[in-house]
Amino acid sequence: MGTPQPSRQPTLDEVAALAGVSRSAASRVINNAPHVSRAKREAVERAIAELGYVPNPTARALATSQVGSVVFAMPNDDPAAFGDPFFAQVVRGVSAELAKTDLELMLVAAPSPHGRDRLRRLVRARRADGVMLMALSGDDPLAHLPEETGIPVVFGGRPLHVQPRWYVDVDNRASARLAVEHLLRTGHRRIATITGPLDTDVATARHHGFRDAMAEAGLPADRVAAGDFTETGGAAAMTRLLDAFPDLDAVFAANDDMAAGALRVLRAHGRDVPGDVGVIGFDDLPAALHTDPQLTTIHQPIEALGREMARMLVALLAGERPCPIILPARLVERDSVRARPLTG
Amino acid sequence: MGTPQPSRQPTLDEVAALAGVSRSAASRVINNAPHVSRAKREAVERAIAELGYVPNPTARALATSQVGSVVFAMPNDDPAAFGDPFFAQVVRGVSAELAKTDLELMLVAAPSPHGRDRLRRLVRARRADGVMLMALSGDDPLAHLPEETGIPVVFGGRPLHVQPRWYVDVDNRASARLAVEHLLRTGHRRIATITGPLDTDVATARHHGFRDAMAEAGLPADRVAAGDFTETGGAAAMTRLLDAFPDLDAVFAANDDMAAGALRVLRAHGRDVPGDVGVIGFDDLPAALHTDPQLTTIHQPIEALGREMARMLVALLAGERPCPIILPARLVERDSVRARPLTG
DNA sequence: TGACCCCCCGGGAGCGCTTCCAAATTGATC
DNA sequence: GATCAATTTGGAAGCGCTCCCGGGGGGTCA
Repeated sequence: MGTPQPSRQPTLDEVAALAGVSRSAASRVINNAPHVSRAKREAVERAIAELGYVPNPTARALATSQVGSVVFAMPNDDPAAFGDPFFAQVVRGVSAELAKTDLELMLVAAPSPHGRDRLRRLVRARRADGVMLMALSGDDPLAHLPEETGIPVVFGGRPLHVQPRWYVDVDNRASARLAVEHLLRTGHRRIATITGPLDTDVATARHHGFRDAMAEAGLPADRVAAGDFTETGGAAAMTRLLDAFPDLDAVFAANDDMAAGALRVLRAHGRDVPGDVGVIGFDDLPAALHTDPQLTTIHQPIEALGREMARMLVALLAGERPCPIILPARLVERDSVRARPLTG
Repeated sequence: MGTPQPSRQPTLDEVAALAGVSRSAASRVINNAPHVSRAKREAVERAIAELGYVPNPTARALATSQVGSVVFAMPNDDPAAFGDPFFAQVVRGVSAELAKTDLELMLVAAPSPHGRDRLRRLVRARRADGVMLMALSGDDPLAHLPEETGIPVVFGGRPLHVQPRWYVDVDNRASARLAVEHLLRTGHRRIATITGPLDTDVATARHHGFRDAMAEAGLPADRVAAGDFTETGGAAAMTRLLDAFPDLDAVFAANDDMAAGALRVLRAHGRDVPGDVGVIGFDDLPAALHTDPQLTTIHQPIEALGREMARMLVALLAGERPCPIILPARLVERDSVRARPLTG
């Protein structure tokens, strides 16, 4: 509260003067550093309260060369990236974790080359102390941001060909395997998969998981169609699968959107889900509840992903050297897979 | 390009030294201020290129007391605010406009009291030069941010009881009227409305538009149920309407989500849309294409809203005194309204 | 009582930039 | 060729903070 400060905020000097101490002492109180007597500390605190003093972050940044904010970059090709519920959840986690610190969060969308330049400029000018970067596809040049700029960068997911020093990821391979194993366990044998774009790590990892499970079961893993993580792409891929492998009895889609597309096409072709064909997705976004039937899928800890990214970055800024984190995912059984009698 | 700067960025002094001019001159070149000879200007530019110099925004901020970034705040109660396609579009517009300047955009979610405090602290500490604030409901204390802090604030939509100095809004009243007039023109007479929460300006304005049109047509405007802008709320309201006014032949829902809810309930009650009942929504979000039948609705220029907010804030920061802006919306005819024969 | 240490304290030098101001230069004019 | 205005120039004072450092002041131990 205090009286409203019409234009000029009080400065540390004014606080010091009012408290009758040196500026250094006042500074120590604010940063609660040691070596200040109880009496002076209290005097300063009183002065701060009376003046309604708020430290000027800019001045502090100049003196410490730490700006006190971090950026979360969304290099999504999808122009609607901001509306993407996946990102929304990640950001929520990031935000929650950062709220515990006094770091400010800057969200920047860097979908276009132009946006990427903007991000790069931002980082070069050190307008942020650190960066969180989401899953880059293929040979995105942004993957080299850490070396280029020397700024701490935490990746969410891994770029395809670069092994970043610091990242948080979901165990896509093992989780995909989990999904396929569920299909196997429930008696499916002629299992197909709809992959994501294979120039991303997520998609290839999930595809590997599919192959792992099939190999272990001694089954062929050649019923494959590539999608692009969209509903439409999933539908198209499903159409091709149905065409090439009319006998399939289950499909593992590398994400929920594609699974939804597959569901649509299966119904259009008169295949009952889960009666004739079992379908399993990946992500467990809210949309998975709105398909008909409700989608059995792999639940990713998306918010936790964001939280861990933020936590890792904070650790990094504090000079620690955290380890990469691989988050587990789990199966969520709903209605698109049902146990079926074993047939040849 | 240039050689990679391992840790320390070059400073203005170094540029000046290399160019053989004073720091003041170098500064003038950078801010392309007048009073620099052609020769020196070029020398400085060469030095900048050679050193790969990037001005330090923090230092500049301290000297000018302008930090060079603005914040867009989303005081949405919906915890999934970030995923909201409406906000996504606004942000896209803001972002596009700001890309023309060298202002940085900070997105802050301020749904909780805690988040609001964070925003307030941010502003008090002058970590931003200006604020864009979206539609506040009821008596949100954030509505007084401008007076409290003296910082330039542009509103998107208007708070209910406060007339802000600077805002961009859609002409909700006139547009709602447009919607209802369309219903009238197509031969509907027993028209009901599902309003939004009436502690918001949007909702009351759209309700007024409904009443305007009905009054003009000499029809009663008493078929009213309040919703909350959600699909579920819309469905509940529709149920109540059907109960109280079984003879209704059309409904104007104050947004698309509620219209979707209404559609669902109407179908469940065996009413054909548009055959028995015409339904019209408001917003024209992407979801309006995914209802069955596709929704006739009012298209809001959402991205333009964001663009204009940003443009206005930029003008404000440049010391201009822009006028509030009211954006027009337009009717989009799809399949949920059909011309019907006039009956008593 | 003197030597030594540990705290507390304030002075002051930055951090990298903008900007005022007075001095120096230029050029045009009589 | 001298005078005056217009332009260009660099010195220096900040912006508000952090943090190093050296100077006391009080305690402890021989």
